[in-house]
Amino acid sequence: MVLQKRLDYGFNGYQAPPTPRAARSVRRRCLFKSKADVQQMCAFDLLATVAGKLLLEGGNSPPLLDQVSKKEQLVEGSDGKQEKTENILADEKSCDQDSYERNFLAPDPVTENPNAILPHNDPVSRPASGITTSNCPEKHSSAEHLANDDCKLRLGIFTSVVNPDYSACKIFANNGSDDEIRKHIKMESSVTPNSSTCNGIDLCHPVACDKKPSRLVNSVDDKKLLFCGNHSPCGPPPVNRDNKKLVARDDDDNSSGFTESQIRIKTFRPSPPIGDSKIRKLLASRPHKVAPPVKDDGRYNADAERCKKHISKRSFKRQRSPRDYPFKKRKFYVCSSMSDSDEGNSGGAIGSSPTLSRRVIKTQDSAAGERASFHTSNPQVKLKIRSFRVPELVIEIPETATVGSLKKTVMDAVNAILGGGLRVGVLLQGKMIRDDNITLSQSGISQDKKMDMLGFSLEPSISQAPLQSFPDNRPCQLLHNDPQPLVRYTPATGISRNGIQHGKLGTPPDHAGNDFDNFVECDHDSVLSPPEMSLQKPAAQLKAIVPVPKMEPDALAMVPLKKSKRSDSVQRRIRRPFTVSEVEALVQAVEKLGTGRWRDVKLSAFDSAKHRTYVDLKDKWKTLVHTARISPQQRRGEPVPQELLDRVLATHAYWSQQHAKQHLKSQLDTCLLL
DNA sequence: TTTAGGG
DNA sequence: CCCTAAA
Repeated sequence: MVLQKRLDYGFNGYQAPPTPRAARSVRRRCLFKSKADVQQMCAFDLLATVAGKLLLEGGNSPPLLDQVSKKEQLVEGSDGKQEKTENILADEKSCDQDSYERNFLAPDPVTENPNAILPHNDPVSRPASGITTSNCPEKHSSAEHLANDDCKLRLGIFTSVVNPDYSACKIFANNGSDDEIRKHIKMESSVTPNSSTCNGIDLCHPVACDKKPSRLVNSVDDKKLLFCGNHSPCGPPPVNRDNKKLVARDDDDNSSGFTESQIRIKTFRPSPPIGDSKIRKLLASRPHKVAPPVKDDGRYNADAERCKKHISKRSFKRQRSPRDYPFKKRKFYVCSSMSDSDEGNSGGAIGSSPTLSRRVIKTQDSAAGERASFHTSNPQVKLKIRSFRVPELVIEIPETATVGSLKKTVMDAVNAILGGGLRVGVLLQGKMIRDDNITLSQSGISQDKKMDMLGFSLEPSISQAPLQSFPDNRPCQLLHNDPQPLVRYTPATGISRNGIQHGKLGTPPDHAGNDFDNFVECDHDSVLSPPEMSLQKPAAQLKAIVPVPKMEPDALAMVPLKKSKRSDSVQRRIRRPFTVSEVEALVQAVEKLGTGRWRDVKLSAFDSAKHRTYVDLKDKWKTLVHTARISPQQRRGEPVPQELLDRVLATHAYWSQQHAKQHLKSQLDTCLLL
């Protein structure tokens, strides 16, 4: 059977040491109402693990355990809470009701009752991005506090506002025990004394990370919790609503018993079995939000809904084509800072909501003389990165495999990705900003300008020596000391383009797309940024190569499914309507050369028009023919002289006839030969 | 790379 | 215009 699924991985997860317990803890934050949900997410459990320690983020909060307990309670009574959640969602304009119905299976407990779980007002639980709070507390409104609180739950990047240059995050991958590979991801950040006292920092601290969780875990260990390895701003996994009616439970690795049907995600189209003995699983990367936003204004849900909607629309095939994940669309999700109202309508800009946590980081540029410039000519841009998305993965695993092995497999795949090379891309309004030399303001990123969509994306790194190349003094480093054979990694254009395609490619890159465009969800703080705040490109550089454990024929197999086709750089070309004169030239050329010779037409009539490709000409001709056939009232755009349209029809008819004749002739010839 | 088509 | 499958 084939199992396809998208996996989200909160970048913040990097700081989470992935002990199963931690994962569990995380899960508790993401509740799924249906068993199906849980089952689906099962594979992501490990991811959750990776992301683990989410709760740690709240480590400083004394009532953490209590919170957990409360959460559990919430879980049990989740049904009763759903309504509330829905109401909240209903307020979100951009929330697609339908998609909600279909996908919003797992009300976010936090959303449902934020207060019950997170101490919004608890100063101690301030944002991981303590920087934000600590540096300019007075700047934050209560709303921001909430956001900050949320931040602490998910933030994975800690950057000192004061010493941005220091910040660095590292991911340590340790080959764990048999069944579990534990990835210890730590975020290291140099912070100023003040910021170091922030929760986020503490949480990041290795010690904090390693110990608090267990404690936490113990308290909830035997509780049955809805598995949620994939709760993110993008919401629950794309599960079919029909499947949800169970109580999700993911006690442990032993909680197997998943049958094929159970595992299957309806949303995914079961593809022709690869082999009965194998389960093919596709892990998609969806922002894995370890800790749901604390916002109670419903925005979070709105985002989630959008994501869900997006996801739900996908049809999964055995091997999804890039089309399933149009990069263009996806990249919009990366991040969005536009107003809520705008958000919903921007082509799938479900990315983020301003209400979420903020990761404030500084750019190198602004690092120097920042304070001095503040309030003057060099306003700071504040933004946050909500999460990075993990590349899509395809995993094949025998049905007889244990859940534990499945988890391990997924974990391995994730680790492989994390250990791979990634670089960061910056997108503004969905477009990649490739020029690294222009200033933020030049690129349109400014504090006073409402950044509609500022996003970050992770894309295959060009660098083969990722760990060594941190040209930009990138704050994040991903380390993994578990080199594995490269297997079945199917890089897409992005990688291959960079010549970084290593390892055996066992499967076709069906995701020419950009699943690999893990991106960062970020939010731009529309509020004037405090002096200390600035923008920094959160970067995570990984090897471009994704080492995947080599597998025996029948062994677990995982395939990081796709990479970015053209990374994020793929910008849709600007629309350049044909002018009448161009149409004229086109018609003339086609009259002469005929249809089907677009290259010649191009060379003949548009040789100098660099932006007009033969495909464009072909498309234009197609539309011209269509236009000519419809009534003038139905036509749009710059009117094309009827005379030209007539010629188009005549020419089209003529050449169609010619082609038909040619075809007949060839057929005749064939017959004669036979 | 081109062509042909669907999206 | 984009994206692909085919050629």
